[in-house]
Amino acid sequence: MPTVRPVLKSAAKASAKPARLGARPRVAAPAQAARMQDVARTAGVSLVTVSRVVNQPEKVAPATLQVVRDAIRQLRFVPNLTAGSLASRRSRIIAVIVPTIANSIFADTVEGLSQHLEPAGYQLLLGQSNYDLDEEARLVETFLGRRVDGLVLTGIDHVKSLRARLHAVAIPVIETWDMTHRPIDQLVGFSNLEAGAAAARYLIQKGHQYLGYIGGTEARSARRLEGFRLAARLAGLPDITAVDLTVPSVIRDAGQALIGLRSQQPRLQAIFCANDMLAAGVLFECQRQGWKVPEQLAIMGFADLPIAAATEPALSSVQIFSREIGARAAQMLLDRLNRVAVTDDSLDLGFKIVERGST
Amino acid sequence: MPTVRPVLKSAAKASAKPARLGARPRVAAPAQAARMQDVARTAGVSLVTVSRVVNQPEKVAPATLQVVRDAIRQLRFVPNLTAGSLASRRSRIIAVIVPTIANSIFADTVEGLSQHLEPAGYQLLLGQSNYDLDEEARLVETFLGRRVDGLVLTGIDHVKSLRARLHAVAIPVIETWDMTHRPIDQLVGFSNLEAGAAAARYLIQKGHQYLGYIGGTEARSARRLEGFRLAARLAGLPDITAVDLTVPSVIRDAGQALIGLRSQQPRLQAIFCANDMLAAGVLFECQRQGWKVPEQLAIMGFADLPIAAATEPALSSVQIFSREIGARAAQMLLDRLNRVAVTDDSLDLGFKIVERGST
DNA sequence: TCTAAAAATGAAAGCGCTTCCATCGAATCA
DNA sequence: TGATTCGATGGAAGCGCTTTCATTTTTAGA
Repeated sequence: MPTVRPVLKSAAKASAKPARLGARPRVAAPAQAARMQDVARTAGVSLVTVSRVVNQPEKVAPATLQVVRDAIRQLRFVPNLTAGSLASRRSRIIAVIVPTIANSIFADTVEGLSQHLEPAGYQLLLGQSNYDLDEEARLVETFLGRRVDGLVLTGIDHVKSLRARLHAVAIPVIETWDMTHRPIDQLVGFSNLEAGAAAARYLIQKGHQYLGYIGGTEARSARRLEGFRLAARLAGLPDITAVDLTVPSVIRDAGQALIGLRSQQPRLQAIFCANDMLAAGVLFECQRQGWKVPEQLAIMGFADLPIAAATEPALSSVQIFSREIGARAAQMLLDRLNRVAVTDDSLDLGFKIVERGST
Repeated sequence: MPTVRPVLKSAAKASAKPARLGARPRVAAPAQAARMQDVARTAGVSLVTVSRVVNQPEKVAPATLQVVRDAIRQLRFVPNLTAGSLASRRSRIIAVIVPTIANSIFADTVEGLSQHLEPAGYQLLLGQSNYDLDEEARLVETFLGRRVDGLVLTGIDHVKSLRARLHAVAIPVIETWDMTHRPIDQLVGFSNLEAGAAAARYLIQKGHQYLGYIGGTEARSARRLEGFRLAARLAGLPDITAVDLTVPSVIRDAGQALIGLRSQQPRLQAIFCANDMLAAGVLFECQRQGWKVPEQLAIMGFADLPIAAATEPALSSVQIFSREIGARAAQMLLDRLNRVAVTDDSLDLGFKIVERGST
């Protein structure tokens, strides 16, 4: 039995069913939305022509275009993108998975993505893994069920099966925020290992010997520590004293960590923090303790967040390009989706040591 | 002509078409994903039964369940949610529009939303309005095209037509981050006006008479200033000196603003900032200028971000419940979508004055 | 003016699911 | 024991679009 459908927006359906319990009549009668077929009838053309007006207007005669657009306006027609996705097998949705959105460094990347994807007609489906690789894998499955056109991941560490899984579905995948010689597909980021090493070399060149590190246990932070440690070892310095904070770490944790670090290594001269918030926390603790920065303790942050330039003394930091990562990832995706020839699998945006008063 | 479709995942299609220019063969052959029909055939049941196994397993006999689930695993079947959405007219997608995601206060709300929506099987489509109401309206249209099941908006100020538009489509809409007696649909937030007034009353009670304000021009910030000003006037104090920063404001702007404020009103005793980042910026500027806080200048922030408790002296602030806003908005949406009886249109989560060393 | 090519339009067949309704055998009831 | 109900399953009809491919109308070419 074909569905009896009123010519358009009739109240027939709405009145046929009594209001269901719990569903408050808080809104106007749910008038049926106009479909392409309705527009076609009103404009006196076929459904296909309406579809063309929406998607490839250049293929429609100017006069027809006018008539159809009037009908669209008159009926307040909004194309059903779900139906379009099903028919075309392109969802125009990009999924992005970040450890957490409540951390401005990843938020900047998401903002960069969004700002470049939206104008191109793509929407962002957002997932949070809470720094959990299994959760990440679960999110990927869900997003694949939505048949997303592309996927942006944070980091290069994933559950083992993910690589094969993503190769099988053959959608563009961009990993971000780190470097590897063997990306799943494409990559845009910087080397956390090198960044950590550069921070160490900078502090060593400043004359410091007893170095400390405060950071989270998550993979990228750990890789920075690895680089930091490596460079110190190469320079023949005593081993790094490090404190691991559980993610997500907040600024308050840094004060405690500093105290712990000093008790482990009383000769501590300089501290490298996994991000500027932690560095600021260390700075504030020094102010409380009356330790002079940088004379008694040099502090170096990471990410070059706005706060780094604002404190007194301002925080030296390793500048990275969080928003740019998102912007370039978006561009890579669009290139792939538009079948533009791909030149590079990996894009290293690098980092920059920013020297300020705290070192 | 019916589409010739290989029984399953055959390479027939993949090999039929030559690789298209620009589409690098960077991934394995795009094997066709298994459909419900494929699973049904493998399991020896009908398509409907597979659908039931996926969506309402309790309606399927245990033995059948087992067979079908084996087939699903064997074929690596991932249900196409786009097709499901079209057929069921429920997308299981919730759209959220924030001014910007690169601002931890909204990011917390998004995180709260995500954490409650994901376990319930809903995904988050994220949009950024850049503090622009027209952009917001445009995003709403796009999201309606996706037939989202619900919508979360930031703020209570929208383009004029939005209210009617949303009533017409009859989906649950939650406005957040402010209060009004006339929400579009439902509301969860706090009164920015009251929060501003409370901050003023607190500072006045502390004995300050010459009050200043530093904040953005956006609606909610403006409403806090309005309340701040109102309470000062009621107390018979001299008018508030205010500096409007353009959004998005960063911490560095605060230092400049402070200097400007002091030159306008040399007797300035206390400053209320639109958020804790700005307050921290003011504090750092005071440190640079050698002004004692709170003796020479009291500083009050807003939002009670982690940084407020960390600085030296720590920043007094107005605590709000950003993540909770997201969590409650999610709960409201789920209640509506599950047709649970709705008790309240508006939820006022309030705020709390947090007294610390800076005042 | 006639023909070939190009532009504009339409008919039909799905995309991969869910929903409604019908069917059938087994369990329940009087 | 026959009538009734219930649980389990399947058939068929869409959901609202896009994509071929065929047809008609224009335009260009000679």
